[in-house]
Amino acid sequence: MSNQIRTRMAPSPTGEMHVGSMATLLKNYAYAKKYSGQFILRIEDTDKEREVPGGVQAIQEVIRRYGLDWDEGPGKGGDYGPYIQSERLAIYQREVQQLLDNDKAYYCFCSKERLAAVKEQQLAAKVAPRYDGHCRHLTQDEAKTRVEAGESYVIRLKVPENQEIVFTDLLRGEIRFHSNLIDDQVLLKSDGYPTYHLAVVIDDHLMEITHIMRGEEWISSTPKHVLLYQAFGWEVPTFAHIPVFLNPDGKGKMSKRKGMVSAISFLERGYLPEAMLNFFMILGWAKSDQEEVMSLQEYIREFEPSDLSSNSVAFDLVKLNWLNGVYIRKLSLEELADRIKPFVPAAFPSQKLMAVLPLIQERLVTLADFADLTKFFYGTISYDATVLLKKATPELVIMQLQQTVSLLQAMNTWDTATIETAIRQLQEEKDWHKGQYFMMLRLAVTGEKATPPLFETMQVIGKDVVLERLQQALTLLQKL
RNA sequence: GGCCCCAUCGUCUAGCGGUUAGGACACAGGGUUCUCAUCCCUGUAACCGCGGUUCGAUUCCGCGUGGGGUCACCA
Repeated sequence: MSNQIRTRMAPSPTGEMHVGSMATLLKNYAYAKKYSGQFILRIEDTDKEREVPGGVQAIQEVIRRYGLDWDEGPGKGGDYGPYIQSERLAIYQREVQQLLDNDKAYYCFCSKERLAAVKEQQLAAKVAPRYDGHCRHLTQDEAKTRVEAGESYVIRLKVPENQEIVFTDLLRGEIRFHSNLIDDQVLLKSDGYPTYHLAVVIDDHLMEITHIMRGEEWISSTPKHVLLYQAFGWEVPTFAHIPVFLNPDGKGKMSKRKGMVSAISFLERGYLPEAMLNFFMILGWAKSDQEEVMSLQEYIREFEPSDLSSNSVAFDLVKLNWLNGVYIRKLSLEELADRIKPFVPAAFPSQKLMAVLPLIQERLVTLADFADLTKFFYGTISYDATVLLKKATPELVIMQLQQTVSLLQAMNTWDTATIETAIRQLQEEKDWHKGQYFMMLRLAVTGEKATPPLFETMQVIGKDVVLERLQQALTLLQKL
């Protein structure tokens, strides 16, 4: 149990899980799996103001819907629980007392108003805004008296002066910060809850996390965490800060303002979870043979955090679309039918589903394209009759339609091969222009100029409806 | 603005001192074909700049420039 790789993902239930979080989660998951370690899910719900109802459940659900899972965490248990921070308050209180006793932290009684005023002054003086250390030198006794008198307080980290803080990042090597630039971070809030910085260090240590893979946006808080590990006298784990996703245009961190960023929303828009995961894999990392389409198993086998690229990457939706198409085409008809169910309109005649699917499978970019690609298989169609006259006179088209109607009416069997043979024969006999005739039929039968192959489509639509629509075309033309 | 990170085709990357700088997506052209899509072939396209180090820099170092992150009793 001691030399095992243990990774974790620690989301907050403050809203929908971001795709960036899911991508980070995948890396933590894969790394633990690769070395037969454990991947832990921990809920960081220390901000009770921002917490959304159902948030904890939603996190678990979206992870599962992406086909991933955790070894320890909510609903699973484990030897290091509880895995929800709000249930660990006593632990933080206990540990922070250690810091206080060892003069590594101090009580701070400054009001929010005073803090705001200080910050304002600093900004005006063009100085980096940070806590001015007002309460830093209060004696233990003094602090105790004020606490006992019921004064509101927070506990701050006593950041050492003139010290260089160095830590190693798996992707970037050594990163150094100077302690004089680091704020005396609040560790325990006035409501008794820990801040992220306190809780994350205590929990990662107590849960024996060996590798912390998290977003790059955490680099600047890492020195605070290192200071905390040192203050506690704990071993510092290995860090790997994963580059953030940029907007598809490559400008700025991917944000809600520029489109949907929640992990669940991509599934709801018809992206396959395996395509999403594959996309996360190849953003910022490449397999040794450069192959981009790969399974989770292959990824787990090959992934190595130190091979991750250290620059931010654009969330290229065009490439995602390509990958999603690749995965849709890989699906068996049965699987596709199952997956596409939520996207099938209520009006769609379900008995036709299995016949329609092979005709649209290679045309689907997302599962949500189903409705658009299949609307002419049922219901009524409408189009401008003049499109039927492309490259032909009204007389010719009317004749073509009439003869096609007679031909089809006389058919005893209605299968693709029979329809195709008969229509091709007619076209050749009459020496009609192939492109013109077939396109005209396609429009008359579907109302669309881009459809699956004509004969298969006619077969699925059914003889009665096809004849009806050819008649409708004739009627329209005669009215012109 | 301070601090930190980053820098190869439009995008994601391979490269780890000597290469015709490779691949994928996208794009363009062609083939297959009843349209679209799929599939196949071909092509356009990159080492941010300037100094060093070196016999030799895309590769190592410095500076500049550009991009990104972060500066809460939020995570």
